[in-house]
Amino acid sequence: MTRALREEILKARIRKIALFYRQRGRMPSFSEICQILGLRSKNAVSKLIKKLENLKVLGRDEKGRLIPGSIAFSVKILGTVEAGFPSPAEEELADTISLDDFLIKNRDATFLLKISGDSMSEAGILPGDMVIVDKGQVPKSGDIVIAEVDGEWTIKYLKKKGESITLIPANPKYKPLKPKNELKIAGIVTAVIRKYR
Amino acid sequence: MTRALREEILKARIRKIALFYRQRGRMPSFSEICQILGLRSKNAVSKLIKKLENLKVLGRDEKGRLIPGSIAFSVKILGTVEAGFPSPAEEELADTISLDDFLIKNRDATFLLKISGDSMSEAGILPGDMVIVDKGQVPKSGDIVIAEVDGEWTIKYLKKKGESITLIPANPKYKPLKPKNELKIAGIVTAVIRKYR
DNA sequence: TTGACAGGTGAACGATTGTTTACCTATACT
DNA sequence: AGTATAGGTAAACAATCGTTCACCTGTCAA
Repeated sequence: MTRALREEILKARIRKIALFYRQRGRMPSFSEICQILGLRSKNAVSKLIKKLENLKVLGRDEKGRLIPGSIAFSVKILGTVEAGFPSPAEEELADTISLDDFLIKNRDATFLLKISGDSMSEAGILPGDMVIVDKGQVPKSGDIVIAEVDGEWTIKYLKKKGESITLIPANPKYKPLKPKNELKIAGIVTAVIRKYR
Repeated sequence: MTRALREEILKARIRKIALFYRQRGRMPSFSEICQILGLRSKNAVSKLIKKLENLKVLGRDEKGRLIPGSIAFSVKILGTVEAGFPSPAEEELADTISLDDFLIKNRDATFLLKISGDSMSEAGILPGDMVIVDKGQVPKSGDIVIAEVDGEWTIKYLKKKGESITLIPANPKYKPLKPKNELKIAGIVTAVIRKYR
């Protein structure tokens, strides 16, 4: 009874700290946490922080300064559609993730590209979709790549067979491309994003 | 000549500060910036920061503390595929965005859901894709929604016609659903994410 | 040639940081 | 009944924070 209540209070506090971090882009100081939570002593915060460290809700620098843990990760991950839709009560803070961290490995070598044209529509990449392109990875056979063939940039499946390389569109309306002169691969497509609203 | 050089140095510094922020989840202190950039005086940093504030690269709290500006946004946005692939030289810091901010409006009412089943495959939503669901918005006709019809959770197009509501799958293999008893709409699908690697 | 200025050094400043110690008060558990 | 223990107050602490002042040094334009 009281057990559950205490947990609820703790969660509410984590939410408030997380809100601060999301709004300001930085962790609050100890005295700021005092204000936020309505506490009067920084020692109370100190004890709270130790608990949250163990929970990996937040962490510390090498310099001992507060850094966000699971707080920074924002989107709750739930189950699959057919598996049944979880109720709000089942939601837990642990199963959250940042889309940035989820989709992007190497930030400096990654960018977004908007797709026009339907050459990959059979693969679920529609005109208007955004693709995340990583130019820091070595393309393998079967990857979807952004490539320049004979002076034109396209998005296609890459197929390697020994030394020969073929670019295959997912839409049968178009023909596979065998580059004659030059083939530059700008990067491989690591994810697709489509926004509805 | 020197002009371009100075700009290059400035950009390199911004990159270093941004790197710190991304790695640690917080802005560096003035003395830490000294270390990072190889400066000896905090005053040099102070002047630098003022410049970066004007450039909106970073900003300040109400309490005067550093907060990230365009630094936090991480993914470069480039043009469309057919429009030609921009060269690295054209990349600019201004045209970057955070995927989180791009895809999520209301964090607390948003979550991720993994799709199993091919009922929406014709709409480019394949099995294994993740959808971003917002349960805080009012569904309109034409939206893709996560709904519970007669005890089962599904993802379908929503079609309103006067009072009657129909749920239409994108795959013609399945039939449109007219809910008999109850219809609960968990939320509308605001985006689709597919990860390849 | 001169002056203005951008960029940097070095040191001092009060304010704020997180830590620590001592003490208080309920609740939970033998 | 007695006693840990979790959670909080209050105050003192050195360390670090960001600001500011005086001063130095090249570069560019008049």
